[in-house]
Formats: sequence, C-alpha cells, structure tokens
Amino acid sequence: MGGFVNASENIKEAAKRVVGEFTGIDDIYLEQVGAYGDINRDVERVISIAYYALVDINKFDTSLAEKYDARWARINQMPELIFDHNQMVKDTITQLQRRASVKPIGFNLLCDQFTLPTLQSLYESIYQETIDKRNFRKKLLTMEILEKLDEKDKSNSKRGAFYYQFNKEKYDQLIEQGMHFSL
Amino acid sequence: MGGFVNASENIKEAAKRVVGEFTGIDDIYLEQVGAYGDINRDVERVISIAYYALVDINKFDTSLAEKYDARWARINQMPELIFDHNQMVKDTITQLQRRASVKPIGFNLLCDQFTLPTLQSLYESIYQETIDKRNFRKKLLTMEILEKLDEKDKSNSKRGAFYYQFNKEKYDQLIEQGMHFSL
DNA sequence: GCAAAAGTGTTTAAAATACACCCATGA
DNA sequence: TCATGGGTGTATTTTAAACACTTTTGC
Repeated sequence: MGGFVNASENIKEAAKRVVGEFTGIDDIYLEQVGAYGDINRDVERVISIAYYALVDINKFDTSLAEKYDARWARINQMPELIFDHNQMVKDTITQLQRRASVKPIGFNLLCDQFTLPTLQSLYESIYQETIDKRNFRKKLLTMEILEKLDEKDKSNSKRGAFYYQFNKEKYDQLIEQGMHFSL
Repeated sequence: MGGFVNASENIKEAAKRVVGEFTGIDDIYLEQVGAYGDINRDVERVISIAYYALVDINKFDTSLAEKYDARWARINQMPELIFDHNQMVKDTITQLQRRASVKPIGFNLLCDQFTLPTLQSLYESIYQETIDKRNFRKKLLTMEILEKLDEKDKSNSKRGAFYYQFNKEKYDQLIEQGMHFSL
C-alpha cells in the first residue's frame, strides 16, 4: 500500500496514517526499509520511502484493504509488481531476516499470548527454513524472556499447547546488561 | 556533506554527484542508511536520504572538502550537529557495524593491497573494540579469500608487514556456495 | 643490543547442531 | 485405540575466546 507525505507530518507519521487508512489499525509497529528513487520509476518523479509493518494478523480487518484494492500475498507466491516495488519487497525480507536475528520482533506479530509452536512457525516463515523444535525451545527458554501461562491453545491439537507471554521488562533489563539477543 | 536531488538523476546518482563535488572522487562505494523527514528539522520542509561512503583515505583530496566548509571528524569526537544529523551518524555507525559483520566491506576502505595489521585496526575502528590479532588472522586466513603477496609495507615497522590482496572471485564463489561470511 | 611491531598454536569454554522417543487427548 | 501435534535431553561438532613468546630489523 502507498500514499503521499503531507506537509504537516513527518515521514513515519505519514506511513502510520496510510497503514491506518488501509487497515483501521492506528497503533502499529513500523520499521523503515529505505528510500527508492529511480528516475524512470513512475510517470512523474516520485521518491518512495518504504516501511514494513508487523501486524497481529488476528486483529486485522481485511475488508478495508479490499476497498482500496490491496491484496494479501504469500512471499513465496508474490505477483510481479510495478516499478521498483519488487526490489522493495526483496529488501524488506532481507532486512526483516537480519533484524529478526537481533531483536525479538517476532513478538510484535503475535497476540500477547502465543504458543511455542506458533512462534516457531513464525520464525520458520521469516527465515524460510525449518527449525528443530527442541533446539528452538531450548534457545528461547534459556533466555528467560518468556513466561509460561496456565492456559492452553487447543485449536491446533487435541493435547493443546501452553500459552506463553513475552516479558518485556526482563528483556529490556537483559539488553541493558549488554546481552546480545539472537535467534 | 549534503545537496539536493536533481530532477534528472536517481537518488544514488545524486549522492554520488555530491560526493564527487566535495571530494573529487567520482567512482565511490555508497550504501543508503535511510530517509529522515522530521517536520521541524529545517526551516523549510526537507526530507533527507542519508548515505555512507567507504573511501580509500589514501586517495582522498581534502582541499576540495575544505572549500565547502566540510570537515573530517573522528567518530569518538563528533561535534554536535544540527537537526536530526546526529541520529543519522548514529544510525550509520550501527548499520556499518552490522554490514561489516556480514560483508567484507572493509576492503573497500583500503587500497588494493594492504597488510593484516592495517585491516585489523580498520575493523577495530568499525567495532570500537580491540581484537586479538591471532584470532583475527586465523579467522581471515581460514576463509581463504586473501592472497599473500611478496612485498612488505615497512612504513609502520622495521620488520615490515606482508601485503595481502582480496580475492573477489574466490569470495563470490564462496558466497554462491551458500557460505556465510562473518567477521 | 634494544625497542617496536609482526608473526605464530594451543587450550578451553560456549554455542550450534543433530537426533528419537513418550505424552495427552479428541474423535 | 489411534492419529495428531506437543513436549522433552543428550552427545557431538563447530566456533569463539583466551592467552605468551619468538622474529626481524633499523636505529
């Protein structure tokens, strides 16, 4: 999705506004990918600044997007885009992968509580490769930034998977102590 | 240094042109840092796109820069800058550190031939920490992307240090095989 | 001969990886 | 009872980190 920057807003505010118009979500996590300004990329000269947003898909209302003719696409099955938009998507994925290995941005994509199998499949989507579940759980749990809850999610299995929640205070504390998060 | 994007050039070309005007170097390695557009960052509304350049300091003519009132500064002793330029410098260093750990960008900062002590002190500057020279050399040499030459650089010691050169073919080949470079 | 930088290996600790079985439960 | 996804531990390999002495040579 895209739009223009108004004179009265900074560029991140503009991006937030556009996302809000398309999705109805007004408090959203955004990170800048970069600026794109090939001279022949549009009829008129346009410089685009690309952002990616991390959205909790459960909270997402798709009807608004459809009004604007916006579509969901899987990254494996991306349609061909106009101008340098293919490059934008490619760069976005690269940056997402790099940042995901340094920051726990995965948690922005999920509800407050989530199961470990869900979190794992999220990371598998980001990195486009499978992860051993024992190693994944070990790594996460030894960081001690997750809190196990008592409830289970039974939507994916009969046994059910325990919910966890991200402990941001603990995380911030570890960062301050110079800990290098990596997944 | 800074300048404006002309209607007839893309944004990277504009950055190259500006660097050329300030330094006399017209073929330069540039990477984009990002776009900055706080609304109160200037008298008129300006959106800046920041780039960093990697320059072989030996080839650099400082007289041109001085004409434009541009100055060299050590990152440890940066003066306070206007608007959001401090943030730009901060982000640049962060990005440089991240990219340096993934790409052998260090080699763009040196002449074709360089000594290992020089390369090491370059990386020490980038990461702002000292590195054990035995571990550094081991890591680099086991990658087999450097070729030892017969000549020595005697400018820094009586004994002299052997020159090496970067083997880009070998490096590209390793990348293609899925090798993950990291320093 | 001595100061100053270049060069060289080994040992230890930590982190990543590979791998296979039992558990709980709804149908 | 059985099919399905959830959960658990250990052994091995790889990688990172710590560490000290010898070499060369211009002065």
